[in-house]
Amino acid sequence: MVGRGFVDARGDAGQICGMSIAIDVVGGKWKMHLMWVLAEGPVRFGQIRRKLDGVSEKVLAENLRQLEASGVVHRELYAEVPPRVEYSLTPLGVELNKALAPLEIWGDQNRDALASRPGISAS
Amino acid sequence: MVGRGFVDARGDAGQICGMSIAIDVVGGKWKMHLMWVLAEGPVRFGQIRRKLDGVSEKVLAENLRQLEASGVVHRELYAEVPPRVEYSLTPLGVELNKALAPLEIWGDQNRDALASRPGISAS
DNA sequence: GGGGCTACTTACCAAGAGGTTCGAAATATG
DNA sequence: CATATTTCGAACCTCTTGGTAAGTAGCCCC
Repeated sequence: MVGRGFVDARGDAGQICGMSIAIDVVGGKWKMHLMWVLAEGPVRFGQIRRKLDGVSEKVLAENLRQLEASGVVHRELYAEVPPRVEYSLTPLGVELNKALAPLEIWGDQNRDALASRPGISAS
Repeated sequence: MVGRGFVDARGDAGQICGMSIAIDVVGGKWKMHLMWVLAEGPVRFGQIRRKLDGVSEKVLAENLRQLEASGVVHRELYAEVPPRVEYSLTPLGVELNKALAPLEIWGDQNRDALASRPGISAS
């Protein structure tokens, strides 16, 4: 997990930065994108996998479980055959998504300025 | 870097998610905190290191260079002995920080709800 | 009976992010 | 002369993250 180990990062007030917590939740390669896909409503595992071209099933399942454990994603298992699982955002997840939006907008607006920079995949 | 490899993550519109770009810039263990520290004004290397208790000098220098390469941080070297280097935010960096704020607030507001969750360091 | 469907799980592997240690470079101080 | 200061660069190691490939579990269809 990306945000792990931020334990000692404190601001001037002496309390742990809220950012650390956010990164603990959505840090990693796919979690933010996952939140974005989930925002559209209940989605099935296979649907997500097709939307996020490039994720391996292992990592997708892992990340979904972690988001569920963090309380931002709800997992609903239907005991059918073949099995069906639907993922959706919890109220907390919806709030998180709202907080994520400005970052999305910033990246979008400065896409051109950043595209030429090294290490940025804005092709 | 955390956000690397988001190349194939596209939304319904078919364009690359602005989030990918943002993560390319501030992904990683320390970059977001770095931005937070830099927000207070020009800071010297040693000052940052003392604020972010736990960073190794190598990683701090690395991250600062990467933020500089991304255009969100300005690095001013004074040719003195011993050398003095001051870091500050560029206008782009200031904008990024604004976009980062809601995430910080979200983490802060839901600190208690998230503290009990596994893998979250909100002690 | 073989193959497909879904949503995983397990084992293994590679890449890279981060940490540790050492040293450079020039000057001031004891 | 030895030491301290400050900001790193280089070498080396470790641990985590993510990717690959295979297998699992029932039921359906041909």
